[in-house]
Amino acid sequence: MRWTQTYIPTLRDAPAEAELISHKLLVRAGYIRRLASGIYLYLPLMQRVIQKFSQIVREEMDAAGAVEITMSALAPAEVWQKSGRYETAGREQMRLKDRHGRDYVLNGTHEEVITSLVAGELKSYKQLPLNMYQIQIKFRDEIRPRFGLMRGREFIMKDAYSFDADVESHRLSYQKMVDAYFKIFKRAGLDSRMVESDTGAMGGESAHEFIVIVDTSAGEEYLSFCDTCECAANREKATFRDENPPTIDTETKDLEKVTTPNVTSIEQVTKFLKAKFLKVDAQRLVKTLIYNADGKPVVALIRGDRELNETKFNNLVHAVELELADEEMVRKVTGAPVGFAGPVGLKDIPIYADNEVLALKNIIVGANENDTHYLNANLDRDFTITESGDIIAASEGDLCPKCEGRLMCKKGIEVGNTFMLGTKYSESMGAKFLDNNGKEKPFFMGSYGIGITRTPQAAVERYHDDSGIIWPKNIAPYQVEIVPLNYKQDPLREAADSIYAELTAAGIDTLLDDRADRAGVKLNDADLIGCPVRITIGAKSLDAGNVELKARNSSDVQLVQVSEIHEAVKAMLETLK
RNA sequence: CGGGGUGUGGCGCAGCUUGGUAGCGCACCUGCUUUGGGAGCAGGGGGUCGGAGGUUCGAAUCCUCUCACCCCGACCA
Repeated sequence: MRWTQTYIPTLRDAPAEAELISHKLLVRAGYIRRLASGIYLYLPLMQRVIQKFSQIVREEMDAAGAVEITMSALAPAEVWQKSGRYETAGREQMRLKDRHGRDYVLNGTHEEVITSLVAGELKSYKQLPLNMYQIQIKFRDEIRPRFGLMRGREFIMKDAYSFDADVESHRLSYQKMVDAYFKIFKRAGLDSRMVESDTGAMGGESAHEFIVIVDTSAGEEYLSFCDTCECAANREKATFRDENPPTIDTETKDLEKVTTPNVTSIEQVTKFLKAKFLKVDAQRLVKTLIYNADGKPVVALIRGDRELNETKFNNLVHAVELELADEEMVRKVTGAPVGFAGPVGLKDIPIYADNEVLALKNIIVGANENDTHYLNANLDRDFTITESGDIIAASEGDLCPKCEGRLMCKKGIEVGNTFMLGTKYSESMGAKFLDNNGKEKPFFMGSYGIGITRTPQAAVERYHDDSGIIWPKNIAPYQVEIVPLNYKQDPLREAADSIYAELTAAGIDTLLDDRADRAGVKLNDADLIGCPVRITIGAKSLDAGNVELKARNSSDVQLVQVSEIHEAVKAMLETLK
C-alpha cells in the first residue's frame, strides 16, 4: 500500500481525553478515532490489524474443530426474557424498540441467541459435540466507557459456544478451546496467562481468563501466579497456603473483658495487648468487618493478619451491592464507635466467618463497647456464625496453594475468557437433545470469548517505546514499511518502487511512504505506526547500491544491497516475535 | 448514580478574574528555498467561542438552565 493512497492521519499531540499510552498511540498513529464515548471508528491501519488478528483466531478455531457462523447483532427481547437475563442484565444491556413498539436488545453476548438457534433443531446425540463461533460486534452500555478500545460500548468479540452430550465430552471441548487460546495469543506475539476466575454474572461451573501481563497502569485485572508452578488465579479467586499457622490453644479459657482506650486498629490492639499480656499476635485477633449488603448489615470475621476478598465474601452473601458499612451503620449495629466491633452479642445479623477463624480458640475481638475488647472469645460458646468459607485475599509473597513457590501479584489485561457453563442455559431455555437411550437431556454448554479489538490494544500497551508502537509481526498492519527519504529524487523513488513491487509480489505486507514530506516527518511517523521492519532509502547509501534495514524494536541498522533486500527482509522477519 | 473537572478552527491550548466584537502552536492550501529524525520565509483558507435563555449600549468573558466529554468510585470482556 502506498501511503498517499490510504488514510493515516497521524497527530503530533494526543487528544486530551486519552489516558492510557496505548490509547494515545492508537489515536496519534491514525488507527482509531472516537465518534462518541466508548464508540470508535477503525481507520485503515486498525482495520488491517483487526483482520490479521481475526484471521489468526479463525484459523485456530477452525483447527480446533469449531465452525464459523454469524448471528445477528439485534435480538428480540423475548430471547433474553426466556433465559431470565433480560431482567438481570440490567442497564448494561442496550435496548431499543422498533417502529411497532416491539422490544429489542443489541446483544452484548450471544448465549441466548445461539441456544434458541440450536433448541429446535440440534436434537440428536449423534450431532454432538458441536462448537460454533462468530466474530461479531457486541454492545454493552458500560457505566463508564474508558481506555479507548479497552472498555467501549461497542466492540468486536469472537465468541464460541460448545454443545456436548455429557460432562466428559464437555471437559474435552473446553480443553480444546483452552489449547486454541494459547496458540492464538502466542501467534499474536503475546504471552498470555490462564487464570481461574470467578464465574460472575455468566454463571456456570468454572471459568478461566486469559491475561496479558503489563507493567503499565492499563491492567484492570489483578492476578496472582506462582513463581514456580503453573498455578495462577485472578485475585478474586486466588487462594494460598497459610505459612505460619497459629498455635491453637488446647483448652478454652474464660471470656474476659479488657479496657483498650483509643486502640482501634489491629496493629494498635496487638501492640497494646502485647505490652500488657505478652504473647499476643495478630493471628489471634479476629477482625470484625461490618458490610452493607443491599442496605442490610452483614458481618465478616477474618483473622487479624488477613485482608478480606470482597468477591469471595459476596459469593457467601449473595448481595447485589456490597460495600463497607459507613460509620452510622456500624454504630447502629454495634452500639460502639468504629474499631470496637465484635461478634459477641451481635443479634439478628448474619455473621460470615473465614475458614481460618473456625480453628482458632481464645480469640481477641471487639466488645461492641467503646474502648473495650474481649479476650478468649470462642465460637459456639460466646457467639455463633451463619456460614463460613474462604473469604480472604491472597497477596504477593504468600505461599502457592499447590507447591512451595511464592505468589506474585501483577496487573494484566483480560483478552479472553472461557466458561464451562454446564446445563444452566440449556435448562432454562429448554435446549435438549435425545441421548442414545432416547432420553431427553439438556446440552452441556461452554462459552468462549476473545476480545478482537481489545487484544491489539493490549499488544500496544505491552509493546511500545517513547516513539510509538512496536507491533508483533503477525498482527502488524504491515510487516514492512519502506521509507524513501526523498521520494522526489528519481534514484530513490525508483529503488523504493522496485523494492515495494518485489516485496508485495512476494506476499509481504508492505507500506510505502511515498509522501513528499521531509525525512524527519516520515521517520517519526514510521516509528509511530510501528511496522516491525523498516527499509530506509537514502541518497548516500543508495550510491553504493545499499538500502538500510532496521527492526523497529532495535537500533541496529544493516546495510543491504538492493538485490538482496528481499531475502534480508525475510530473514529479519523470521527472527522477530 | 455520587464526587471532581473541561467544552474556544482538524489536534493541543491562551483569552474569562477586571465585558469592548477572537488569538497562539501544530495541521491544511499557494509560491520560493530546503531535504537523514516532526524545516525556513512570504502569502492564504477555516471558529454563530457546546447549546438555549437572561443581564447589558455591548457577552467567549457575568447569571440561569441544559447537553457533551474526561477523571476518581461502584459495574464489566
